[in-house]
Amino acid sequence: MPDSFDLESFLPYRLNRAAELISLSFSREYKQRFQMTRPEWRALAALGSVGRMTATEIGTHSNMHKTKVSRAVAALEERRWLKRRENETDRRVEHLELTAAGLKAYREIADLAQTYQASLEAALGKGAIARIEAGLADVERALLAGAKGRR
Amino acid sequence: MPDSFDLESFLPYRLNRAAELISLSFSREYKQRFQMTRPEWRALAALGSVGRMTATEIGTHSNMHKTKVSRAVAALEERRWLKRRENETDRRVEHLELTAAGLKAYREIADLAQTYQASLEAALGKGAIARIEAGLADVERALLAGAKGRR
DNA sequence: TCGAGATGGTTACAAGTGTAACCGTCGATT
DNA sequence: AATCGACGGTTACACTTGTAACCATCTCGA
Repeated sequence: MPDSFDLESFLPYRLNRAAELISLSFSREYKQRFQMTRPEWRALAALGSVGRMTATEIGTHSNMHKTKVSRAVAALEERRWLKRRENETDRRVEHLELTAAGLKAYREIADLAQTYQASLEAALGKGAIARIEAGLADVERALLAGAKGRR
Repeated sequence: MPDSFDLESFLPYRLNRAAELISLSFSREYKQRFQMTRPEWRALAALGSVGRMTATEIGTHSNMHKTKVSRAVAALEERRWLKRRENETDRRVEHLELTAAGLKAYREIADLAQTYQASLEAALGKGAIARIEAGLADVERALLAGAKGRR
């Protein structure tokens, strides 16, 4: 049964495997320490680095489904790491921003993330990560370009 | 608020985003056409390319959790795309193999996958995918090496 | 000014997932 | 042969997720 197809060199599979592995590896670093889910961490990261944002903006920025954002924001609010501020001119919109406690948490985890990435860089050699990210950007560009016609 | 941390260049995030995007893009190709979930497709791919395997082997080969494998196998069996054969010497083990129908389905989807990858190669230029996969392999190697100590 | 449709955001529901506990079998030790 | 731990595989449970429906508000054109 000679089959030239090999899962091992199929890009969607390879990307997923690597992503799962690295996700697991990094989430171990903060899941227990901060009791936070990945969507929450992403929302926190977006708010921490960009500043005040709306839920929709968080969604596009960190590319999460709006229900995920909604739940992550609710969780962060519950923890008093962010507060909502209403928009004067459009009452559908809510501006979100981190509280002092939220900002503090953000800084700690961002630190963790930088250390993590630095250790990866040390292991892989300088520039390797940049090359990978460039490759990923190419893939994303190709996918999004191809999707236009299909929508 | 000067923060040098940027989610956009954080590898776990970048990998996940790319993986989600490509997964979505390819799964559209078969989810509707074959009514199959990703774990089922992975198990099918493993069985189709390797031949007879046990559930545990499928798990390591396509690196899926054993409950995922168990459910995927049950689904494929339900659809009569695979059958179980008992091991003479060890009755815990079940050898799994595709039926004629299963093999046929496998060939069709493998075909789809190859076409998909070819179109990516066409869009990105020859060799780009190989470079990315090499980079991913480096990352995985680094992660697994680092994990040894931590286990 | 009054709709019709678009948009920001939330939520009910169904499906997929991992953890942990479980069953049956095997192998080694006694 | 009896026992104990390891192993292959399944399942109950809780939790996460996306889909679709929903509410409230806004916008634009008749």
